[in-house]
Amino acid sequence: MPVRVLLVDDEPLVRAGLRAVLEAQPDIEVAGEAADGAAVIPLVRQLRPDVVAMDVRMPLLDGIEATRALLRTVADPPRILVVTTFENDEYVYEALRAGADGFLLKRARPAEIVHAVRLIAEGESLLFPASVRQLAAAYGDGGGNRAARAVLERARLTEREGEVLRLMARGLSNAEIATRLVVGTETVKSHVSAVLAKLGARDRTQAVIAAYESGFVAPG
Amino acid sequence: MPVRVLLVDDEPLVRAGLRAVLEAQPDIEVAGEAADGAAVIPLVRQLRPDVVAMDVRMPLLDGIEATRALLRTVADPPRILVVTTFENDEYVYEALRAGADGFLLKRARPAEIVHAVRLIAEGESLLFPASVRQLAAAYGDGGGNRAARAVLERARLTEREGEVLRLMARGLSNAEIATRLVVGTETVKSHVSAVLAKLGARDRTQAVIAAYESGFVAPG
DNA sequence: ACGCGCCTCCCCCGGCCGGGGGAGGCGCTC
DNA sequence: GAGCGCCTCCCCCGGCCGGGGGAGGCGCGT
Repeated sequence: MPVRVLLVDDEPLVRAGLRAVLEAQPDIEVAGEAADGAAVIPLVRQLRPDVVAMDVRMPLLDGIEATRALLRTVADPPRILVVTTFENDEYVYEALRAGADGFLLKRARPAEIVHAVRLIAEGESLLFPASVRQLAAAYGDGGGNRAARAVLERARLTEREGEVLRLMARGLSNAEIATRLVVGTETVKSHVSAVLAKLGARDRTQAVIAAYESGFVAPG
Repeated sequence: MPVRVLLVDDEPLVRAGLRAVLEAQPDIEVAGEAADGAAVIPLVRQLRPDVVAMDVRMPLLDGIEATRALLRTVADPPRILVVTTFENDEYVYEALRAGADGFLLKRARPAEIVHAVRLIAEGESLLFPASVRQLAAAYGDGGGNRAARAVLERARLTEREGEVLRLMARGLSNAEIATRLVVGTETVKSHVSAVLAKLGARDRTQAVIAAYESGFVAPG
């Protein structure tokens, strides 16, 4: 049985592009389309798609609100893949916090888009797609600080949050980080929470994975 | 103030080697030596070293028991760096579980040894030293399965445990792993515990770090 | 037939974690 | 001086996590 996808985007061009890319796959099927968030819920009830590919910025009801509404009101809701134009879109993080399962850049290559839909359908989270690493690689002057700084800026991490993430990626607990930075554990918790939110990570393990995958920290 | 180190090894040659390497550093000082685990506790009380570099296999009282005894009986105990000959030494994992802060191979390069002592003294854990990655690199036929398998064998992870570690490294929770593998969460917890023990990791975050650092999983 | 390793599942429990919500101080800019 | 971002700290709380200890089944090799 194929993966059934509902496309939600206010631009017909984008919908057509996604449809063309996805329907070229034998195991993926476009179940329907919607032009704004308000139309999503009834359509989901009617079509029962496996995955909703949803734009963030839309009229009437944006992707964040639509995600929240979906998860709140629909029983056994579909998986939600958030689609965005800008990799720096703060709305994306909000959407992920609202319960979306992954995000995808519109300028991603077709193979990446297909891959993303399959992964999401399988129940994977897709918080750190290839595009993030590409950003780091674009600064690839032998690795080093520039890539890390770029990722840091990309996620809008503050300096302190970057420090905390680095220590998380060394395996330290909140208490140990607090000792190291000579602050209270509550302070560390605040920073950790901010890092999790900005990276779209659910817990510190996912944050550390993001740190490695983005090149913010490197093995070796 | 320099880092003060107590050397514990039954072989005088090893002690001499460690002493030579460490005393070449201006910020490291060898506070004393012991030839077996039984002599450690009184010496620690007397000398109050910052770090104990302790062999695992020793007569009278081995490194594991000596570590346990130290942490149980001495107030404000020193940090413990376990020294071993074989990277496959199961005793090492026992020592780490007993509370040691890191391990080091005797055949490590001097710079690595010095580095290890400094890190331990700073309060870092050192569970996955460079030697582990070197093992992976030794199989460096473009990365891939052989290195991962080598690390897996090195840590004596079973196939199932390797699977679980891979899923942990993708950010899945125990419940999610259970769903994926179609087993109960208790089963997953058992595997996770085994992985943590074998890697000498304290929590899943450290296990994931180990997975990246060893090349068991790779970014990208 | 027995031991052994592995996979599976169970109970109890303490603790760290992460969410929510709030608040004060500091330096900067407008 | 008012706003704003950042860092700092606080409380409450539910939940996942990890430790300890145990147990049964299965295949394998001796």
